[in-house]
Amino acid sequence: MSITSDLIRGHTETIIMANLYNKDSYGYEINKAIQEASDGQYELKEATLYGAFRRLEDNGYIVSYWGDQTTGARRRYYHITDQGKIYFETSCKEWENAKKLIDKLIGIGGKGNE
Amino acid sequence: MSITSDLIRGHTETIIMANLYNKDSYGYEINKAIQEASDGQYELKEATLYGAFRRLEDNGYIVSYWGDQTTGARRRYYHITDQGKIYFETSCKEWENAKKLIDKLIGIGGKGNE
DNA sequence: AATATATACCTTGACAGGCGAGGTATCTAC
DNA sequence: GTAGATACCTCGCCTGTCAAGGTATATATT
Repeated sequence: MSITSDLIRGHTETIIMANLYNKDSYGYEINKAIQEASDGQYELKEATLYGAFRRLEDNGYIVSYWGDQTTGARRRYYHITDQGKIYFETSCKEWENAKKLIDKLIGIGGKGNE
Repeated sequence: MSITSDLIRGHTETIIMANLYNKDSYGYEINKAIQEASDGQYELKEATLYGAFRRLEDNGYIVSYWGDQTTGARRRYYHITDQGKIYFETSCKEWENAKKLIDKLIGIGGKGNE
């Protein structure tokens, strides 16, 4: 875990939504996917993850249902709504914008541009 | 103000440090510089700004002194320390790393890469 | 039979950063 | 005399994160 969560804060929901865009998934699986994609650099803490699900569902961006596992632990699956897709796409644009802005603001007086 | 502060959270200190890297400055001036650089998209709230100064000074990354204005409102100037320069440079590297990671995580299942 | 590990979910309480709202003081322009 | 710009500061709330705790099922080990 080498990324401080303050740098990811604000992207948690977007990252989750990315995992739900093309297929339904569940908490444990999403978190594993994030860990793998980041080569172990980052993982969501469970309390953070489930808190985010709660917010996303309250806002109508996802809906949930119980999987019909006949064996193993039960899974709560999440499905992205149309509103959720729009929210994700908007978030992506905001990220592109924020990225440029932060780059610029950090470059303001940075090393070697006196 | 079109950038939500959650996307900037975690970068506040780095942005301030960028403004202090090459010259001493003071709160009001730094905030104006940020507003201009972002074309009005972003500004630090005063409570946020002064809170960050406090943390940075407590951690030894900056030192402060009163300017000797003979006219106008008094200014508290901040000066970056050697430790502060290292902190800034480290933060920049972390940002480069986080940027790549977030790009990857948001791209996981995003639109059109089934 | 007991223990450990992996899967899978959930909640509570504390903490830290950001911010709204309030305050003080100086100077300029109308 | 009062409005606006400059310039600083603080209190208390809100929100997202996290450590720590809990529940339950299945498999592998001892």
